[in-house]
Amino acid sequence: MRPTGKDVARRAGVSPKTVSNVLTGVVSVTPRTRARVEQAMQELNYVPNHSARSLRNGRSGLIGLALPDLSTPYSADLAHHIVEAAHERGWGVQIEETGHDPQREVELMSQARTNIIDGLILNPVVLDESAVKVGVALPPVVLLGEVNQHLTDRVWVDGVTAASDMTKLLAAKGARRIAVLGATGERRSATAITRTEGYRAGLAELGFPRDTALEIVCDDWTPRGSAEALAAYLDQHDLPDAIFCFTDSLAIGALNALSSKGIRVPDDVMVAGFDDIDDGEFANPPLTTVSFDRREVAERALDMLARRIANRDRTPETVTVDYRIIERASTHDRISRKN
Amino acid sequence: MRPTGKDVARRAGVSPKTVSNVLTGVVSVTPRTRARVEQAMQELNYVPNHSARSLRNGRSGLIGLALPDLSTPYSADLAHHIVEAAHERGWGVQIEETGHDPQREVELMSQARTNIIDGLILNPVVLDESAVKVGVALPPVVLLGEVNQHLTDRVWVDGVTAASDMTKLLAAKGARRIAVLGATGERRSATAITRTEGYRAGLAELGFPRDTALEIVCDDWTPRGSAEALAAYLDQHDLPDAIFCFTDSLAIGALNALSSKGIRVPDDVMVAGFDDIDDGEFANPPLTTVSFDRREVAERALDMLARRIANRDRTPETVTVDYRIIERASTHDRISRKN
DNA sequence: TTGAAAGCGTTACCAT
DNA sequence: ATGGTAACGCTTTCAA
Repeated sequence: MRPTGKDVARRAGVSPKTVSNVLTGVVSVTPRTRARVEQAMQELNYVPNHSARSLRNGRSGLIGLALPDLSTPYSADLAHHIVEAAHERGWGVQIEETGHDPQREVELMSQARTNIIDGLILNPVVLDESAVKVGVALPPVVLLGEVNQHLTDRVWVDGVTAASDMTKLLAAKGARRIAVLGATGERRSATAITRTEGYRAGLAELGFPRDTALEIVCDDWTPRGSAEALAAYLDQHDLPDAIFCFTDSLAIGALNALSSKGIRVPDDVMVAGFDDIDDGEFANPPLTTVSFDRREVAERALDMLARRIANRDRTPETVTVDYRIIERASTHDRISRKN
Repeated sequence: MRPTGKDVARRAGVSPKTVSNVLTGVVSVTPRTRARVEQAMQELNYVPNHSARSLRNGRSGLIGLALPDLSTPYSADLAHHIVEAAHERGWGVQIEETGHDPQREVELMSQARTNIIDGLILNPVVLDESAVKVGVALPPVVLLGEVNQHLTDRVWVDGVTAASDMTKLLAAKGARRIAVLGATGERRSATAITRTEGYRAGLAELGFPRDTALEIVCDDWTPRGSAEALAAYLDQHDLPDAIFCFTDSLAIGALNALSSKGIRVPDDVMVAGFDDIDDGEFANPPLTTVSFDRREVAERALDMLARRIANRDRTPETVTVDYRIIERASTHDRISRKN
């Protein structure tokens, strides 16, 4: 049987409350008493019971992190930073996967699992304003990503402007027929919608015609899904001048499909991504992409969550994290490649 | 204030115990009573308090998953399957990162955080027999991967034989000078040691001389670390006929370094990986690799953990998960590429 | 089948 | 500065 605070108290010749005082450190304790208690803890190899503690003070020290799919390199890197940053703040992280299931998102938001976690960081796929409203009494939540709502705290990168910037960059590199890969079909992905919007805005600024045939639908945001979608597309359509993929994972799949068909990047077509994951930087050719600091996203999200937990009546805030476009070989024009 | 079981009981006109009976379902309850209680729960939007429940029955319904680095695609995919499989069994998963820190591994093993989690799945980097012995009273633990010990349950793939097989495959493809990339320097990685051992055994079987200059050290198992290590190596050494990278992430970095130097794969040098991650399948060229079913690893690990939690005195078991080598373009010889 | 009461291990309040 | 007591919300004896 594991020793309890009572056992420690008995051994140290004090009351259980004193043991608690030593542990929490909020009330002062005589150095002598403290020493005796700490020694008793050592001897008994005492570890406080977490459940009892959270029952008593209503805090578990655990936060939830809900992501669509942990196996995506982008999500994995995000999770890595959140786990790391949370650990530094003394928080544990429980991972939940929503598997692109809107129902699961609403479930997590509304109530489920409450009180095992003190708060939730949610990276939704489709969550819209209506879904947020469902949960009348929300647990402390911070939303991550390009979901369009303002009823909760959130951290995001301005995907509209970023997508517009990327579109204009590709045009500046000489592309006229610029396609996007990852447009949403049945899934209604908030991220896809945002980036498509930015792409269209970019085209409008450039005075380029909008051609919906250049918006390649692909709901499965994996290299496999992307390769299949692009291969099928190219069987029916002309090769565009550039393909702006809505994530690096999509871009990796695109590079694969193009290579299979003997199409050279960037000579025959330029390719760009979004997210700046490691495997994109080291792809062949390395990917031009939209980069942002995932560690900062993690820190800001945890800051907000901590404030929200402390005070649930705060006005919801939105934090916008900076991005920048990193140009790599996948979009080099002929002149710069001559160097 | 959140409603408690007592509130539900009052509203339904029953005792708290009856509410509990409805919830746990272990004692039979009159359909009429059950219906009344369930209605009361609905009306009050009742969610049982997790802390109280775990305090009472000594189970949290949470397991820990400790990995070196969640941002590695391999770890991410593993975590994905474990989270998914655990969810199906009604378990939550708390993620811990050991950051390649042996101290943190021992910490997790020995006692820390006990009783917030019912058990631990640990994918160690360096953990050896001695470290396991430290924890006299271990919590229920299942070890993942090629760590060399037999005092706890574990699930692994036979990396020795797999590495040997890969070495022989590369030889069969015509390679004579076969290098490995990812050999351990200061880190003493158990996985690196195992795979190096298999590589050497393969060479011995082939009657090839062992040349330690072909064992390229790289402790940082990321594409970046790999690209740097290989670039530096090639500045000082001749190009081998084949490079067997100890993970696909290393191989992706290797492809990048080779491409930067204008070295063609597989024409000038063959490259192979280990793990079969998506980004390797869609790399350019696609990677030959050692593949195994991560979902099965997850299921087996959870099976064992459940058994261990139920009975802590069982004899430790080892489960070996099958692997197979998948040949892709990164090792195609000239003849097969002619097809 | 249901109810009453005790207890899981911890911490807060109120004395001393 | 320390101790006693009660309470967090649930489940498990034991009785009815």
